[in-house]
Amino acid sequence: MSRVPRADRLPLSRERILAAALEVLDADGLEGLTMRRLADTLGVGAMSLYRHVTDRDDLLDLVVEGILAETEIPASTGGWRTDLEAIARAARVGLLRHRGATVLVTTRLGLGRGGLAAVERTLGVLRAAGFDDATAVAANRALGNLVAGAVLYEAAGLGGAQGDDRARRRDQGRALMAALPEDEFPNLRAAAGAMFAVSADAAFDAGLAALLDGFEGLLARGHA
Amino acid sequence: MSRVPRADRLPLSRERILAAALEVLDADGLEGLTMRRLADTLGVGAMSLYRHVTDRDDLLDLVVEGILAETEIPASTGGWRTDLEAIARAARVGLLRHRGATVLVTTRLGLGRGGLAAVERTLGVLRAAGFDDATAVAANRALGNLVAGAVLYEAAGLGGAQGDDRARRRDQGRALMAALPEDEFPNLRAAAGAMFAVSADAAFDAGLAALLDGFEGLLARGHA
DNA sequence: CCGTCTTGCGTACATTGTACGCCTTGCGTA
DNA sequence: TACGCAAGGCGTACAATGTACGCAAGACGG
Repeated sequence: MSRVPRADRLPLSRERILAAALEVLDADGLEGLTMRRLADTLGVGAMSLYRHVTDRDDLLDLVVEGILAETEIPASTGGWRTDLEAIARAARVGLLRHRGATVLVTTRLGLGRGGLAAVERTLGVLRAAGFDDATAVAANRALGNLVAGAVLYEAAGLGGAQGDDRARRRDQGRALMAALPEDEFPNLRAAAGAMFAVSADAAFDAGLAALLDGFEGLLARGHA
Repeated sequence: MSRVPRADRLPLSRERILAAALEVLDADGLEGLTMRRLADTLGVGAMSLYRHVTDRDDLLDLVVEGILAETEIPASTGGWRTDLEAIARAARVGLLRHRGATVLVTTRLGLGRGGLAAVERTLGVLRAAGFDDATAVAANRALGNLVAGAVLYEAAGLGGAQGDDRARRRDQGRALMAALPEDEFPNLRAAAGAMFAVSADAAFDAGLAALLDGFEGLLARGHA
């Protein structure tokens, strides 16, 4: 059944591949995650990977599942609102741990166990709070979409691609902002300061709070 | 100065390239949009494209800008809330017109004029409604993130890749749902019906309404 | 000791983006 | 009218990538 590998080198496995993939991903971004590069990182031939992974696509699924597994959902604290806040924040932080993969995660959600666990928790909190199924589903989706959008935006905004682009894009953004015609984009110009001043955390929390306020109102008015 | 092309074939241009790119994109998805395929569609050699586009990346930027230009933002109707609703809905619908490009658009936002116009409008509505700059920025971001998340989710959910996958993924989703262990995912199981029953439009509108409710409360309480 | 199963791998190929340089075309100018 | 030239289309070529195929080496059961 279970073969024992040569003693001088521990055998390949999906786990080891996943770990190396995350490493490469964080270092070189999604485009840098090639089969050969990954194999090199593992000190292994490129084709060896295919014994444990059917496809590059399969590899990416593995990465997504790994990231989701890595982001743990906090336990309940009692209140539905604080629970949802905690879940959403944890999800955002967790997904931002591997910025190169945000596109993957937001694109391939809903397939494996990892995503389902978060949905299960969220639905559980909502239904326990008294939301009916339809509203709970909508609220869950809205929360997920908000997190997905935020994560994507933040990952891209700081330099979607690789390290160096980061500073470049930010400067580019500022310059572009300053170069906008005042008469055509007055509000952008006026709010530009606030735009760069607001921290990503604060902006996310504000949006999240507003959304939860909204659902709280629904519940209070019995429309849920 | 301006050369006249041969009469039998109108010359290449960014506009024509854009149109063809959208066509290919809608037909074959993002992965199907290769330089050669695009050139073929235009009845032209692959390298000819590079006279008008520096990169594939540049081409994708062109596509994004084209899609944004295509999605027109509705004019003001008077109320800030209905305005924001209209803008968000229009954005969602507009971006969903080319499902293969949702990843692009949500990833490359904030670069060109197209995205900025929507932000300008949104900020204008918010600031005119009495929101301070910081809150307006946060609200704009939340709205954008919600739209981005929804668009991505819907595009991926109906078959992120190409036509055939659509039915496959949906069936896969249902099957996966039914196969979930009852004791581990009770809420998912219970809400599964509602999950597939709720239309994407309704779900989006519900989330949007809740978010706007939240900001309305902020404004009413003077916290904006 | 021998088949056999597992797993790593070398080679090879199709597909992609794109650098380079040629060639045609039609204009402006002399 | 003739010339030269710039713009724009294109053929060839190459590097990088995903991956099919089949071989080889080791470990295990008999």
